[in-house]
Amino acid sequence: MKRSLEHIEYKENTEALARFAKALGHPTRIAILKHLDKQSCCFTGDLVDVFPLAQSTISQHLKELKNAGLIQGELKSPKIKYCINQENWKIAKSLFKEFFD
Amino acid sequence: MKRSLEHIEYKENTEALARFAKALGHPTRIAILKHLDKQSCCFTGDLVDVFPLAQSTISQHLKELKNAGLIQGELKSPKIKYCINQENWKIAKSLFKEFFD
DNA sequence: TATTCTTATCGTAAAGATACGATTGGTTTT
DNA sequence: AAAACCAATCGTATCTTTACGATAAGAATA
Repeated sequence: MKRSLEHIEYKENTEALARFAKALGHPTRIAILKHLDKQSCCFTGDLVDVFPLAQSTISQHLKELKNAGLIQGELKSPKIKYCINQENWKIAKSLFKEFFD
Repeated sequence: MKRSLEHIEYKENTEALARFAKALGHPTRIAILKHLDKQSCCFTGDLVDVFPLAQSTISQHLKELKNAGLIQGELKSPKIKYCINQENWKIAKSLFKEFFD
């Protein structure tokens, strides 16, 4: 991608909202979050059983959701328990709500 | 991208929501929609003046928003007037609302 | 008819996203 | 200590996205 030399300045909420939206921009990640919301929490292995995708692919999607702040992982040896990050979830929720009026 | 041979089946709303989210997944497109919402409608040229991006780049973002169904264009010769697609906007709004509870 | 105005599209380049298998790293169990 | 288990990361291939300038297409104006 040929980038503009100058960094475009958006209003603060604009970039935050776009970041959340981008993380939600893949059906697998939406499905993971729905699953997480229903189960409250779950392990990576559970998702590998649910989706016809390689373990590494699931892991990659989880990483993106984590980077966006929408989920968080907690070591429950030998597994990792993933849950919704409630704090950021609220922020995302309010940003979308505000955006759509 | 090496694709799975099989097409993954998601629930209907999952794909629809991901499609909307993907369209919102860029700060410029969020900013365009905010501008469109405030102004009610606008022309391509207005946006070119507002953002430090090439005309062709703006046009490409508008195309994506149009493909996602979030906006619609109307020929007002010699310009094109873009507005929010209220019908689909409502659908997107309700999908996000339902998703976040 | 020629010119101008406005926007879409084409061609292209660089970066990012998505998928996989294989490997690694850290725990737990044997 | 060895084996087994779970998940992250690495390396790789391919497709998509984002950006630009240049060109084309359409209608209005001179």
